[in-house]
Amino acid sequence: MEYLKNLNDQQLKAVQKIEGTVLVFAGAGTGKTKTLVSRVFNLLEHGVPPENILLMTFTNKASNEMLQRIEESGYINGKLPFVGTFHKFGNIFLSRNHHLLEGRDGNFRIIDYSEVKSIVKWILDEDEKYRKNFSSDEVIKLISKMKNSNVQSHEIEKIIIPMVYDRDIFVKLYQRYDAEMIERNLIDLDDLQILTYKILKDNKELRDKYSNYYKYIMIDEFQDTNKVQYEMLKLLLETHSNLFVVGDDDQSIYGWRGAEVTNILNFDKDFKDVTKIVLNKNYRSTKNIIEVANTLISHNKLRIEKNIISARESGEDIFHFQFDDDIAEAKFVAKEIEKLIKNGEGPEDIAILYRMNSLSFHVENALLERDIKYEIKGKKSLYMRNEIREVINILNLISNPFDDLVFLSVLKQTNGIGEQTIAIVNQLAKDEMTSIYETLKSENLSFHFKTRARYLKTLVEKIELMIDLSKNDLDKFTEEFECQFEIKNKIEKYLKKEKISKENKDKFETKLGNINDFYDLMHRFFATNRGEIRAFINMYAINGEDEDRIQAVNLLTIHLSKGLEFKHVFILGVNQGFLPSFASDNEEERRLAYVAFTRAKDKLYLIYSKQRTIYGRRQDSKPSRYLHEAELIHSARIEQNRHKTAESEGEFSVGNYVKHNKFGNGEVKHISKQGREIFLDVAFENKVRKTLISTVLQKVNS
DNA sequence: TTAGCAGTTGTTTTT
DNA sequence: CAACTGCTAA
Ligand SMILES: Nc1ncnc2c1ncn2[C@@H]1O[C@H](COP(=O)(O)OP(=O)(O)OP(=O)(O)O)[C@@H](O)[C@H]1O
Repeated sequence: MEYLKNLNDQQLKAVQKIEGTVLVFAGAGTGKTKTLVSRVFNLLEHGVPPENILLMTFTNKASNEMLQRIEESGYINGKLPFVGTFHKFGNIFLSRNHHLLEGRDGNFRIIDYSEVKSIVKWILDEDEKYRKNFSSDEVIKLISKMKNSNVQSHEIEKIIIPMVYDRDIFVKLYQRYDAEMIERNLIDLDDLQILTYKILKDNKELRDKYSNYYKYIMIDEFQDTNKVQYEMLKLLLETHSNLFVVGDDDQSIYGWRGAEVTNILNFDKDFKDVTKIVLNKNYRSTKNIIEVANTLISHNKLRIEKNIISARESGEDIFHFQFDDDIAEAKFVAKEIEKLIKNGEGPEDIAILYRMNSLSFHVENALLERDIKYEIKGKKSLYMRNEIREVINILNLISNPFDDLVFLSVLKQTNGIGEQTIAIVNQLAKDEMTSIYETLKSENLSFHFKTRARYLKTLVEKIELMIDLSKNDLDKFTEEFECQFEIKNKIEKYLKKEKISKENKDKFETKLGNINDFYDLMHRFFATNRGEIRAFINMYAINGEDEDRIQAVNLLTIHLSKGLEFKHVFILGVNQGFLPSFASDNEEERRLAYVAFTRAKDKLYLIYSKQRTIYGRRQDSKPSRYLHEAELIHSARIEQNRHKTAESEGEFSVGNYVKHNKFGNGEVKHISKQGREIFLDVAFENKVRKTLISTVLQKVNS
């Protein structure tokens, strides 16, 4: 059998074990994914019906790739296995079964981050108390954390949040949020998992049906599964217990969104009769790359030691260099890539990795300058930009004027309508127990709104005009859309004004360009597909733009690079504060660097600089501690602390009392300086300890 | 009642 | 840099 030929003994052993529980535990590039796919082939070869196989991947991209390989294997003639993310599984499951939840019926709509945010903001505005204690981002983060840890809003005793926050108020917010989601029949990304779990848990018959159907369950990147996924998995295993998972604790990089590495570390104890297979031969990278990666990751304490050995030649040395600033960095990278391509390398074999999306900026310019094609993976796509959201909000409203959430967003962005008017509209609709659209149509507007009635009336008329047009003449739709709502026109008018700064001019010109691009897409879509508006929105909202098979240099974050491999890998911003990030200098950051290093097959470039821009300001920046730890640079005294510490700095000294408007009073324990900013390590009276920038703190006398 | 300006603040990663 | 807050003229 072809698929068994290129496997080593250990891989073969894993592939050929058909029944029971298997854990493939192995470091980067040792062939875990390859083993997983081969095992699917082996199951099919042994006559397992494809539809009885459930294969969970971490990203949609990974699942598409695997599915393609399975389809091309020749074992498939009818049904396919389920290959996808837990989210996709949840989406399909809920489409069939969400009516089993109390208060849910009909078709739900999945909302993205920006809509979650506007719901949370509406809720926060309901009560002064809410607004004083939480920002919308905090609430979103905490609710997401709860949902990923499998804590629902009615399980009050299980809701545990950091001490800084008022727990009682948070419980109320979480419950309000859930109520709102049910009321509007909306589902957020976390709901796709937790609600699936809840339904399976509460409905024995359904659970039996599913767990009987999926005879073989497999999971890739098991180190990054969270609590809900783990519990859901156990429910699905009730009938057959044929489980095959692969993972690497050293590559667990999603702890911040609830992934629990203990799922893989305690796997042998938590499941019975586990066959554990360890792979340690790396087929991907040269010896030099693996040596550096191994040296770095050995600094982590919370890990299981693996000794990975490269099956390849020593290869080229690791390139590392400190440039003057991020622009010099970018220029070098672009020049080097141009050289590689001239020497016959494919641009798609080259990747530029970074910790933060904002780091791609200068490299993009440098690549553009040299006319090198590149592709940014997962960048805030066109449709997430504010000016495009405005267009999409209106499109959404035209496609369904009864959706109040969308209506409120459109009201908010409409000239002439503001806070007061929106509050009244919202209240009126609530009183009438009907949608905003119907309220605005049936009520005597001039009675309630005086001068603002006119604005509301024209908005409704415009929407209705466009609804009509969308049914009759999609060819003219885009043109008429701009005529009615003047999204472009507003910006053009602004640009014609006398006194605008250069920055603003640039900013608004990009906005204009974005809108033009989007109108183009819209027009082309409506010209070719005589489809509905909804189809257009879904295409961009859910799938994003097609980003496949272009011959271009890859630009992506380290998080997105997990599971991928490239011949040449450039890592940008290998500086203290960037990798590791300012916000967290922990073992997960080191794992992130390990993942980045081990993506490279042939050559690894570590790029760092003396100065970097952040929030539009230039700052001095030191080389990353990981360069020392990987023994790439050696200095007489390795600086253990990431900041220079001092007894006093500016107006602050160690022992001072300071006040923060959220955390309260506390004592300064350490002072450090980075660039021009002063950071204070403060022990607050409520037992929270934090390092904060001095500008948010006030000195108090004690 | 709203738009627009000026001033402040926070540091990240995503299905 | 971008998101948010508070103030003021119209
Ligand atoms: N037995 C083998 N012989 C030759 N090449 C192999 C073998 N096993 C795997 N490879 C190759 O090694 C590379 C890495 O394999 P794979 O992506 O499956 O590793 P992985 O363990 O999933 O890596 P990671 O954890 O970094 O995602 C691939 O290019 C694969 O084709």
